[in-house]
Amino acid sequence: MLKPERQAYILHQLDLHNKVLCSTLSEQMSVSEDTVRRDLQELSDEGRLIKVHGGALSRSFHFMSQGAQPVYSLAAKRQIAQKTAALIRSGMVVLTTGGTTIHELASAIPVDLQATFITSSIPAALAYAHHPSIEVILIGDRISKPSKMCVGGDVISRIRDIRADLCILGVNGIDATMGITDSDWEVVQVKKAMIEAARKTICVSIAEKLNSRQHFNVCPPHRIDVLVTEIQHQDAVFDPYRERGITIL
Amino acid sequence: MLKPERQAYILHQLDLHNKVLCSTLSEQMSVSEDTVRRDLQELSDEGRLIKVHGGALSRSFHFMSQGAQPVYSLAAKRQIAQKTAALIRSGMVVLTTGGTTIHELASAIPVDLQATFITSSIPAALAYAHHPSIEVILIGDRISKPSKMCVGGDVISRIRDIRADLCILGVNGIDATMGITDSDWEVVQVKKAMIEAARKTICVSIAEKLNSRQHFNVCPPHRIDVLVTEIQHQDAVFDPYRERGITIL
DNA sequence: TATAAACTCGCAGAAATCGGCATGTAACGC
DNA sequence: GCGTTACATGCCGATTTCTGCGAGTTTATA
Repeated sequence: MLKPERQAYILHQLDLHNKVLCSTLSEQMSVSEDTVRRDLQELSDEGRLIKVHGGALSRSFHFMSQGAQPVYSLAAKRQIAQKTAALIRSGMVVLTTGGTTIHELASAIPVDLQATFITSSIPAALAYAHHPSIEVILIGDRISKPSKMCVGGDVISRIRDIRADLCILGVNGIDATMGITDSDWEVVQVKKAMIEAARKTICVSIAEKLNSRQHFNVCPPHRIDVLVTEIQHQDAVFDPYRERGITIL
Repeated sequence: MLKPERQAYILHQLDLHNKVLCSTLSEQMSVSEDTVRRDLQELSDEGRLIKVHGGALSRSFHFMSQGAQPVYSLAAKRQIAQKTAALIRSGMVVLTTGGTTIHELASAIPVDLQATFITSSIPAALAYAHHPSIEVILIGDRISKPSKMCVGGDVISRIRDIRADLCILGVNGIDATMGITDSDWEVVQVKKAMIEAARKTICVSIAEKLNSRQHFNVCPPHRIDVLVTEIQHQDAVFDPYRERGITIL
């Protein structure tokens, strides 16, 4: 059996069964398992199937399983959460946005810490509410459905009445020239108000989002006090940020 | 069965049933429970499900409601939700509390209905936010952790500024003499304010809660306009309620 | 508080994978 | 024809991954 013939056969089997095993294919086509593996590897590189330990799965099948996508780069976000949690002291009043990184932060807060967390993000509020000792205040208003967050003039004016110690921002885009940017106008308004209302602004982001820009500007780089990512703070990518006075963790 | 295949299967089962057991999965997939546990652990690390003693829960499910237990007497609550949804007209402004019955109500609202729902319960707000066309307003304040609801003076004073068409109350206890009663002082304050702010009060409850009392009084029976339960409205248990001018559905 | 079920941890065998190497085959230019 | 080159294939040893098992511990629940 020739190589293209084999690969066609493999794809055909995958169409039929959604799954193939190295061992079976090797037997059916009378070639060594190494050859089958190489074929699968090639097809996988071309993106025509998903190679897994022991065989391969069809792409369509794999998409089915991805109904609810997993939290993206969860491990990185846990690291960020650890570093960020260390900055929070008992008695502080903390303003925070939402986002999956923030969600991890809620679990990373030491159980004996007593602090007040204020947010307008519903998932974030729920996450903080699991903590035994921290007080959670949700700033309510109209709900922006995609972001599951309260937005509107009422949120803004209430935030303006607050003098918080920290503002912890999950960001969409961050860049040494533009600073923080985001894609949703109403969310931007809330984030701006939060930054204004806090003594110190901490920005949490996975490294992948560094040096990316969205449509709307939230704040210039000099308004950011601390930037927390999952990578080592000595890394050279941070140089332009450091030059603008941002502390890297 | 290959590992990713198993994990896809698990997630699929979770989508279907919101809950899976190690033992069941082990049998269905013909692998040891240890293997199932390892799969669940991995998926849990990726944040794709919530692992619990004996099995796992779907993330979405866990997010909305608090516990592992399937919603108590779900079928009854669905019926109640259907009856209640029929009372809501397009354009109405509706004040609602939280609770699992209310959660079902959110799914029972016709997709083309346009209305404004105002609540201080976080799970309720999230549930309503799934609806495509209704506007959701969450009244924020300090979060009462057990009830996942915002409570406090701020909530009360904001509710007083509202003139709603309906107030839909999920209740803890209801009784023809005392009216509605509840066990949490702060929640009671919010419910009282909601009743005052609405033209009409609808009370939803499973029949099991009829004729039960809690510690604090929310409102006397004559302030209730409609009582919705899962049983036939002709039933004799309702006689004392009808005598006090309550419409039974 | 007692008891069964579920869990954790480490281990070991089996299977799969990886990287390198040797052989075989076909095409190509001289 | 002959040597060269490129590619395909199979094989081998080292390594990794997967899985089930057993012992000891924790958890749920009556």
